[in-house]
Formats: sequence, C-alpha cells, structure tokens
Amino acid sequence: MTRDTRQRRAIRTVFADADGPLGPQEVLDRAQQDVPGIGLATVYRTIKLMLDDHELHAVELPGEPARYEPAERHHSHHHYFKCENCGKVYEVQGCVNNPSSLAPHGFRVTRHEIVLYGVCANCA
Amino acid sequence: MTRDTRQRRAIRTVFADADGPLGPQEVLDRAQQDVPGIGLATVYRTIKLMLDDHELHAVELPGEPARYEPAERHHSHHHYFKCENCGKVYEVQGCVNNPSSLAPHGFRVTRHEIVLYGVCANCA
DNA sequence: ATTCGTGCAAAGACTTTGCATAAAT
DNA sequence: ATTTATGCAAAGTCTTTGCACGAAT
Repeated sequence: MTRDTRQRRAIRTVFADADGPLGPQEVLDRAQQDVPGIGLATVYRTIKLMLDDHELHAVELPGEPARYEPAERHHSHHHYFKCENCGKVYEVQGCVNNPSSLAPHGFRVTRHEIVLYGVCANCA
Repeated sequence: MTRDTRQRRAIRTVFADADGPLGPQEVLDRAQQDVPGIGLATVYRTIKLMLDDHELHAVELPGEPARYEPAERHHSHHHYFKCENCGKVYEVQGCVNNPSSLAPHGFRVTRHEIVLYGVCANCA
C-alpha cells in the first residue's frame, strides 16, 4: 500500500499552494525548499500516484510537456489561457456554444479542448 | 543556399500524397519506399527547412509529438479532430462563435486552438 | 524485521547536432 | 573543385525504471 511520507506531503503542499498548473521541474524546485534532498524521480512517481488517485489532473497544452493541478480545480468544465509574455497558464471558466458542431457528418464528438493564447492581465 | 535533392523531393511527395498530418517517423517510413537509404535526421532537417519556408505547418495536439501538413491546407482558419479509435487526425473547417469571450477581463486573446476528440466516420 | 519509498543512475522516447562522406553544382 | 546535404552516431530534453539503501510501520 501507499505510505504517507515527508516528500509526499511536501509535493501535495506545493500543488495546494500553487497559483496555476505546474510542471515536474517546478514542483521539484518548490518542494526542495521543504525537503532538500528530494529527487526528480520522486516527483514524477508522486504525480503518477496522485493522478491514479484522482487527486491531480493533467493539463496538456499543444507542443509542451504536461503540467498538473489539483483535481478539485477541475470539477467544472473549463479551458486554459496561456500568456505568451510570461508563460503562465490560467484556467478560464465556461465554454463556447456547441463546439461539436464543427465536426463533419458521421463524426461523433465525445470531448474537446480549447486553448487561448494572448497577454494576461498581469502583463498587459 | 538550399538544394533540391532526391530525399527532399521524396519527402515533399510524401506530404503531398498524405491524407492528413504526419509525424516524422511516418514520413520516414513512406519516404523509404522511394529512397531506401534515407535517415530520420534528414526527415527532421527537411521538415525544419520546409517550416522555415512556410511550405509546411505544424499540427500540435495536447500531449503528443507534432505532426506536419502542407501549408496550403492551412490557409483557412480551422481546427482538428482526433479519432480515439484509429488515431487519425482530421482537419475540421470553420470555428465557433467568439472563443475569445472565455477570457477574463483584462486578458487579451490573440489566437486559440480547438481540438475535438471522438470517433471518426470511418470507424463509426 | 519487514515493507514500501527514495535517490541515483541508467535507459527509453523523441529530437537535435557534429562530423566525415557523398551528392549536387 | 567547391559547396551543401546526408547518414550515422552522439548528445540533449523529458520521462520512466532498476536497484540498493533508507525510512516507516
């Protein structure tokens, strides 16, 4: 069974305190302030465990390695905005009308992803 | 300057004949039927050159390595549909109403991506 | 004492690059 | 003959995995 360790707690705290989805290296950098000796493999392994437990959700943007965020931030249907200036990824709530209507006849749409790019309020 | 070689022509033909965006390994497999000795590095290099020339366009879907397609197929604004059964990626024409409206106040949206997932007409 | 987790280093997938050779001019 | 492209292998990034050691029970 899975055990509750110092590293695991540190990583969980990093995600809880984060202001947006984080990549493994960012998680490591922050977790090391708590648990200096922690390694990147542990971060990857812990992320995988937390994904299996539905404690974490993967945020995949086109052309970039995955980021992760606490699953509770993902309960309502939403999408992402990436600032092309500072690189930060924000959640945006809600959705557009009927994106499935884009598909041709005979295609069944089960889900969709929308990613917005531009300049965030902080950078503007 | 850039030269027109046997390999280059073979790769260009592969893209011209393709029924959808292709990844580097798929391009290699098809090009090898024309030019047996061709290597993967040449495919990557040629793709990069063709991107610089705006002869090719990158299709990036969340969580997957890039695929590429001839740029002329990308002239009108469009998005992609990925079949979760056969894995094939299709273009879908058109767009939804005002996707920028999802962004919060103070965020400026310059572009967006939409990806649909489901089952294609061939698989249904 | 036993079990499970960790760090490290090695390996795997994908992509880029250095270099000697080959092809195109 | 000169220039640029190619193939191969080495290296680079991101992620996973094997293994001996360490921590938790």
